[in-house]
Amino acid sequence: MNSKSLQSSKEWSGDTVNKKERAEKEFRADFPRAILHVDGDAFFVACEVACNPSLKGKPVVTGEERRIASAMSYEAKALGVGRGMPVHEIRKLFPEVIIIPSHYRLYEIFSQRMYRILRRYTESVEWYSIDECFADITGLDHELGMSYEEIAITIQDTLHAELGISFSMGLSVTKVLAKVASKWKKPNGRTIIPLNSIPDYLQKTPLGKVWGIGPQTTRYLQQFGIATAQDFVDKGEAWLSERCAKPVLEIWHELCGRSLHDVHPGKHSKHKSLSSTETFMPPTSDPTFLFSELSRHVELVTRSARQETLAATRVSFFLKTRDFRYRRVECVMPTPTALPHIILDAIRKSFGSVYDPSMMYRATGVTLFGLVPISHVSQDLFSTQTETATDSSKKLYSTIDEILNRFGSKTLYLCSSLTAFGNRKAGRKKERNFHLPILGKVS
DNA sequence: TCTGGGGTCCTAGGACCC
DNA sequence: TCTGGGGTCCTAGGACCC
Repeated sequence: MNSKSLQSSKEWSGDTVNKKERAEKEFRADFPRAILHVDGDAFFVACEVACNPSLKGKPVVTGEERRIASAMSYEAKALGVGRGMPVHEIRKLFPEVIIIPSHYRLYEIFSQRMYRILRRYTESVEWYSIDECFADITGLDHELGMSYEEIAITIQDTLHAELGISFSMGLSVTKVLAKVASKWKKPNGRTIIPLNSIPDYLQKTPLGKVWGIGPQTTRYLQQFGIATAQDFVDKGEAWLSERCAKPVLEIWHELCGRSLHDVHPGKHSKHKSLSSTETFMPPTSDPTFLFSELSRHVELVTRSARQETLAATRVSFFLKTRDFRYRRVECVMPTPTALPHIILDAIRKSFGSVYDPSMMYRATGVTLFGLVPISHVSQDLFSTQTETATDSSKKLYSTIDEILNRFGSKTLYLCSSLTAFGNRKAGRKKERNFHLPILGKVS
């Protein structure tokens, strides 16, 4: 008999401790912390199906507008459709698959509702992505008079009932283990990993499936015979700290059941950067076209910034060569801005320093960073004029934003974006087909 | 797998300073 | 002549995630 069961039998012999209370106590000892991970099942497609039940049970893929699969239903997955698979390939291999464009605004609405439901149970909900979150429910069992499992079931059922889409749940003692748990059984699964069951799961988890361990680290550690998450744990801290960086070591602690990563509640924190990039075919060295692409990215990304009431203090842009090399330049803005023509002026000045006419380019992109809330942007305090050029630009762009919101993002664009937004020369860019309900197929 | 797009965090190493 | 030592700030790029 080990010391733990000895202690239990002592308790059992006492009159004051009944069986139920003791069971509860032992259960909590297995949950020094109780962290829930909630993960939407084929979320984008599930939202589409919830709005259009005729899609239910069918192989459905979203991402038509990007020409690659962004999400697929389990029926499509079963056929062999994978993430990132080109749409033309799916059409060729699986003609029965229904391919639809993504509707991010719709997914955003479902996401907000999902977070609202979670917050009914605890304020300690961390935004992780549009369809994934963490919740720290430590102690909630006591408060609600339910076991942790009962709480997980209740939340899962509520999400399903109110949103019409299913979620998989993982409950464990750390965030990394909660992620392992939620992936264990999908869709609509629920997996609970208390402290003493960790090895059972880690033995069956390939290291590369652990959150934060990517292909590089997996390949590196495989050399040492590490195949499963349990092999990784068994190597010990000293061995790993000599060979791996801090993030990997933190994962090790989390897999051991020691929680290092807190659940950070509150709203989804503001963006640290915003970017827009796109690859085009075939590669080109045409500076007019390249600048036009950059101009379009600036328009898109500044619009996102304005929607989030953010302004950039720094901007970077890149040209990506045919052989996947980046030429990147950073521009520091004199004052934080979300106005495209100001950023475009800065890019125009640096364009020559990255552009090499002898190179062929395949992609461009623009990133805004050093973002600050727009309300903090100084209002031209030292200006003597009552209305500055910046003020009138702001008015202009708030009007433009209204038009774009009402009539669609392709209604208006800067003249410098014309080549990119408007009449693309044939062959410059793959032509897109639009399926419009009334007009049918439109090129 | 002939490699899409939007993010975050970490780290090595250079620049600069005393 | 083997070129002090240490701190901070910044950037490019790697790795990872959905």
